[in-house]
Amino acid sequence: MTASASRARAARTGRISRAKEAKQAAYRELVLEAALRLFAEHGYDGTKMEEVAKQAGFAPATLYTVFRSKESVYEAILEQGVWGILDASAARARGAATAWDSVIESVRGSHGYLIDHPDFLRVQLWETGSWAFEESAKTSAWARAFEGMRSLYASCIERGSVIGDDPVLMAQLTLAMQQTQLARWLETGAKQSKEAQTEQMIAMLTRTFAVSHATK
Amino acid sequence: MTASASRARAARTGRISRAKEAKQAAYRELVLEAALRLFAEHGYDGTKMEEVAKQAGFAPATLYTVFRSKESVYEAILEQGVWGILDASAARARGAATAWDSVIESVRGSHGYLIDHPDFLRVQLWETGSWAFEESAKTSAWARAFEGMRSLYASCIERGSVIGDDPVLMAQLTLAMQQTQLARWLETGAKQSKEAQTEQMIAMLTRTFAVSHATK
Amino acid sequence: MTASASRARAARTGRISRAKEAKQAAYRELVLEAALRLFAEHGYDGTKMEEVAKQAGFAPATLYTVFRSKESVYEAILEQGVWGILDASAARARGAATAWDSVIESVRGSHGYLIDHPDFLRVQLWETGSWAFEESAKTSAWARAFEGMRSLYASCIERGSVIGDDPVLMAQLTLAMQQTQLARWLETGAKQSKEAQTEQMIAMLTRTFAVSHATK
Amino acid sequence: MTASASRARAARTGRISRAKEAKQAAYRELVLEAALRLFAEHGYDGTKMEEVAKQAGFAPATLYTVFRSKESVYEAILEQGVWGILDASAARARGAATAWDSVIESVRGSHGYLIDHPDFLRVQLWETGSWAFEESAKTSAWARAFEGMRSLYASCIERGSVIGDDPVLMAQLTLAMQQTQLARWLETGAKQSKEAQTEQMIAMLTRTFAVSHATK
DNA sequence: GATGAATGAGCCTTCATTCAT
DNA sequence: GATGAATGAAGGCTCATTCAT
Repeated sequence: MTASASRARAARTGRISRAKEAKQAAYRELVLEAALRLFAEHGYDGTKMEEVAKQAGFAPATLYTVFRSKESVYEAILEQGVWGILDASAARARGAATAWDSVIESVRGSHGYLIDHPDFLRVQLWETGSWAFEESAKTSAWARAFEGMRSLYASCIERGSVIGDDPVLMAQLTLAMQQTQLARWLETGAKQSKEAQTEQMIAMLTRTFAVSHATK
Repeated sequence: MTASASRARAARTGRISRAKEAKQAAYRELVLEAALRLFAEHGYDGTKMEEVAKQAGFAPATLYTVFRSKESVYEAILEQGVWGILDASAARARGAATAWDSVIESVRGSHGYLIDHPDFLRVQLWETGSWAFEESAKTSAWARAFEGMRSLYASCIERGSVIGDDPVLMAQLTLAMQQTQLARWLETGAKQSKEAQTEQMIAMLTRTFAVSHATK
Repeated sequence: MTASASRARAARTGRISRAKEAKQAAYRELVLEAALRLFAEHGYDGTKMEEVAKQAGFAPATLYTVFRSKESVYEAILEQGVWGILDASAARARGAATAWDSVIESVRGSHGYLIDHPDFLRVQLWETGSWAFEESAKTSAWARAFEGMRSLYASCIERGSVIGDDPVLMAQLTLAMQQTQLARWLETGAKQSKEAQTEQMIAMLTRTFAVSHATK
Repeated sequence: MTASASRARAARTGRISRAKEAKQAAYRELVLEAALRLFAEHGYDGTKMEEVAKQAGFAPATLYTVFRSKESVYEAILEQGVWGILDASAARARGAATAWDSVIESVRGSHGYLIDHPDFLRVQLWETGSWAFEESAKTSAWARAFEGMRSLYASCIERGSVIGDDPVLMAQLTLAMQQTQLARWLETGAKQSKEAQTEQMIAMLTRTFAVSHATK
């Protein structure tokens, strides 16, 4: 085989491979969309793979060419949501002056994300129990979300701007409070405005954790 | 048959009946114990009746002589825990001077109960998702627990002693914060003392909801 | 051991044994009564041994001291009914002048028995299917009932007083027609008198099988 | 997409759909065949779905892709047989001059069908008991078969061409006599010819019910 | 001897997952 | 590569039958 032929084939393979990956990604997206909706509505055990496939527009077997298992679909959904939250948080927190401001802005970001993605919120609500105990694949995605919040709170603790000394707990509480408030928001028909929701959350969080409400 | 013989038999029957009931109760207890452990560890769908039976020391069929179905076992566990919480809360809240004090004391009570029954806490953690959406039989037992908290908060709102205007949300948030803090407590090895745990919770709750921390 | 002691013991044993047998018989009777009612109402598979025991006034285990199995209870019921029919038939047929008259009188007898024992009739109705094929214990009792009828019809055939040449079939048809007519009788509220019922049956049977209706 | 492509796809889809339906129908057929055999031999309760699946050449789950439940398989069998009988009866009865002739021809038709489908006959024999009492789903298919016979006999009664006044009873008797005769026919090895069988049945029926055997 | 509590074997049905096409 | 038909492995629950009392 000549070098040029080899190169050509590599390119072709590369192209094919890239096309393939693009398709796979598109498929994954369709599956995740359907699965998010269904997991939100019926929970993990209440969701059937056949239904996921159908709603995604595939045959079950096709679904299994892009996802290894039911759990891996679920994991991917968690992953996706977590990244969404992290991105939204990071975007807002970028210009924050203090550590506490970073927390506030992060929560603003994540709150906004969850309001915009109520199905993901609902999936989270089914999941709450797994937070602390289960080491299953289902929950591994959460580690990263916590880590961001945790390190932010750790800074706050260092600077003495918050009450409390366990950054992990504070991060978990923050998420729990967010989820609860948003769950209630859904429950009451999602009528309150996104901004009002968010500011109410921030106010509560400030009362709960910030050292002084008057001064930063 | 003489009167005395009749009386003797009645007494015997009474004793037998009481003995039978006692045994049934003991069996229920054994089943609930095993089921609580397993539901705590694996959740509702992840728990197998055969395993519950085995861990309770029975054959599957025996279990079905004291419980009608898997769901009824689960309901009984929820019921038991809810009553435990309500009792503990009521006991502490009895002498409370103000509505807000009642909230505080109720939380002291329920916090204590959950610390003493970590498996029930874990069951609750699996269940969280159902709060907002499902009105299934599984969660019906929760209605009572919420109602107590809710009406307490409603009183607080009337009296202007708390920030916020949705007693349902406040009750939910209180539960969520409790569960989260206790989950973290379990996660870190349950080392902190019961009292320290509880007072930390109370302090946080006060910051989050009470109108003024200096004055009542 | 002396001869007299031996004799005494034998007598005692005999007495005990007879008493025991009497009790056993009484127990059997109670069980059969309950079982007949239940088998009549729910059929074989739909009847639960626990229910039979309860309605008989025993514990399940006691029932199993007088009957080996569910099937043996069922068999006994069939046996009992079959003997009842045979006795009633034989009593009537005793003075019959001709073979055909014997048939008629037999049917009069069995018809009367079935009318007087509608539960046994209903058990038979559940059973019809087993007539021809199953060699299970459940059906063995029927052999005798058929045999009586069969031999009667065989005589009729010999004497040329009936149409047809298969005495077994004629016996089976006779039973089937009886059961059907009586089932309808039950279905319509058992209002028609026993005599009218019986005579209607006899008339039909005569039309169906007898060579000449005018002469014997 | 061009019009021709669209058309082509529609055609293909149509073909595929038809192929799928054909396969489903074929599967149903295989299941019914196996189930008929097993129900005939062991009755409803004595037949295991796993065995039905195995004898049909499927895994249990496959069977449940074509039938909803055990009962629905049974119902389908009854339905199938009842329709077979009705068709066969109707085909023969079409040109009948009188009501009684219609009865005769109907019986000729159903007799022929049952002779050709002895397993269905045996299923019927298990079912007999349900005639009189149960209005369960299992027996609902029978209503149609009875109704045909009943209305035929009602006409005969109106016209005074039969002895008796209860068309329901007459229909039931007719079925019982048919089943009995055919059961005997099976019992004796199914040796007699179909025609002889049928004519013997007709002759008997005529003797049993027709007003005058000489004149119509 | 009578009991009734206890059981194990089994049945119907479901669903995540995988070949044959 | 996509399919969807096919499946095996469970899982909840029942009931005829039997020991321990």
